[in-house]
Amino acid sequence: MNTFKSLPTTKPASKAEDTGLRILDAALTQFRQDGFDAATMRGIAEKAGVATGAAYYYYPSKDAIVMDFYQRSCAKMQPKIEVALGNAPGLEARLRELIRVKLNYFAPNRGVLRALLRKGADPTHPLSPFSPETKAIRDIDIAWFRRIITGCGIRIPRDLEPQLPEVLWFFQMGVIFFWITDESRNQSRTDRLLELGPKVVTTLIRISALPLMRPARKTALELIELVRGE
Amino acid sequence: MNTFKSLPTTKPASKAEDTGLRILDAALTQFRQDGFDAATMRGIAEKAGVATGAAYYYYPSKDAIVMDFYQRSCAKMQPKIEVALGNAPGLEARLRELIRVKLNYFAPNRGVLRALLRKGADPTHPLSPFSPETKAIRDIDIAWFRRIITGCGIRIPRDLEPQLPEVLWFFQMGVIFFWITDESRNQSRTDRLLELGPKVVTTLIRISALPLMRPARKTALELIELVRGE
DNA sequence: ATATAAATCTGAACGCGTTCAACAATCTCG
DNA sequence: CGAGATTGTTGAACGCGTTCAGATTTATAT
Repeated sequence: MNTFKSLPTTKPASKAEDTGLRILDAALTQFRQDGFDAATMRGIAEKAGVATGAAYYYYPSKDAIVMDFYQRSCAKMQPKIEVALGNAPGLEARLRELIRVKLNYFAPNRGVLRALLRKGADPTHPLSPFSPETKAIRDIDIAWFRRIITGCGIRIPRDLEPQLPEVLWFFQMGVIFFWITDESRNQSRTDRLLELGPKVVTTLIRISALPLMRPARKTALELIELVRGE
Repeated sequence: MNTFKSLPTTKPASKAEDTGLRILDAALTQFRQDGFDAATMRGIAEKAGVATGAAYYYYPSKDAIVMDFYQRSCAKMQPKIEVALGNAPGLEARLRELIRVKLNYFAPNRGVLRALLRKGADPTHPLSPFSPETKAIRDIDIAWFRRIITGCGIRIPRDLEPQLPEVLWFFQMGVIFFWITDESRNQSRTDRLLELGPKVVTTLIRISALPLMRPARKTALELIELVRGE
């Protein structure tokens, strides 16, 4: 039928690969349109032009589609983060820009991300940002925060330094959480949070470095280590 | 059949009321035994000796059963909290005891609570501790924290005082969250968290009251007000 | 006691995510 | 080329939470 069938436009994608992408694409379209819950696997499969069961050959579950989206997103975000950090001086600005890049990137799929973080409460759930399944992504994320604090203008206490990247990652998670549930016009409240949050975090780090604060910092560190795991 | 049918043992519970309680009881038993997800409405109804649909005459959904359990628990916990607070001197101890009462009370139903807080990520969800549906319970909870800070040994900054109860409530939520996902033996990590957490919180409040900290506190307060909602 | 209304209960049915035996297409290698 | 293995695809079926039209029991009023 198609005389151009052997003309590779971008990639000589195999038929199977193509089917998988069509399913992913159909799913994301449906998620955006109807929301995660209202979208059905039958509908997604139909839109992708396959039988219901076929979707399960490519994705073990409906959740797994969201997971795949999340992984691909993180990969594609790396260069954007690189750029954003280059233009930002100091810890506060870097923190803000790092998070802003993510929110901007996810913006068209806020609903999809909501579905993902809905399960986030349960670290047992594979989709949770705390689950073993998401560890690879989490580690990449945390590495960015480690990079942010090295060579920023602020003196980081020695004992705090190893814990700080994960703490900042946790803060970032909080902001994302706030964002996906922010129903204010244009998510203006999130804008404000991006102003205030990094400022407060930076100030807290500064305060924690004060000699007077040493005992309090030690106790807080114990708490952080406890929550992080043994 | 039953010659004692008009002999009220505890309460002259109407037949309907009795059926409702039987369903609740059957459900909680199943939840504890198989977990929330594995327990089925059909199984619960059967165990309660009614048809599947009957459960839906008393509870609009499976989640609603957990909600009812949560509400009843909170009501029954009030006197226990009263007692616990009476024996605890100072903010730190009171904070610790208040939370400990709740964990102790919920201990046999940790799995049920897990099911409840699993949905907590989504403030849209009725079962979320942040949802409008749970506001009544939340307000009662927060009132306890308001009581805790009045007349405790610590000077609370004027501007912080109105926000503090909700902040402490949030801290409590964090501890509960930690607890339901704590898989250490006898939840020993939670024990440690109960040691450290209230100590850190109390220290932070003390620090925030320092004259030097006024500007930082003001910024942090802005953040708190933003997150609390407008 | 009887008729009418209200409360309580039933079980089949619906749509969902998911599974699976069977089938078709494609690839592998003699 | 062609037989066997591998990969991809189908659609019916399962168990789930939930719904609902109707049956049954209980309360109320005459």
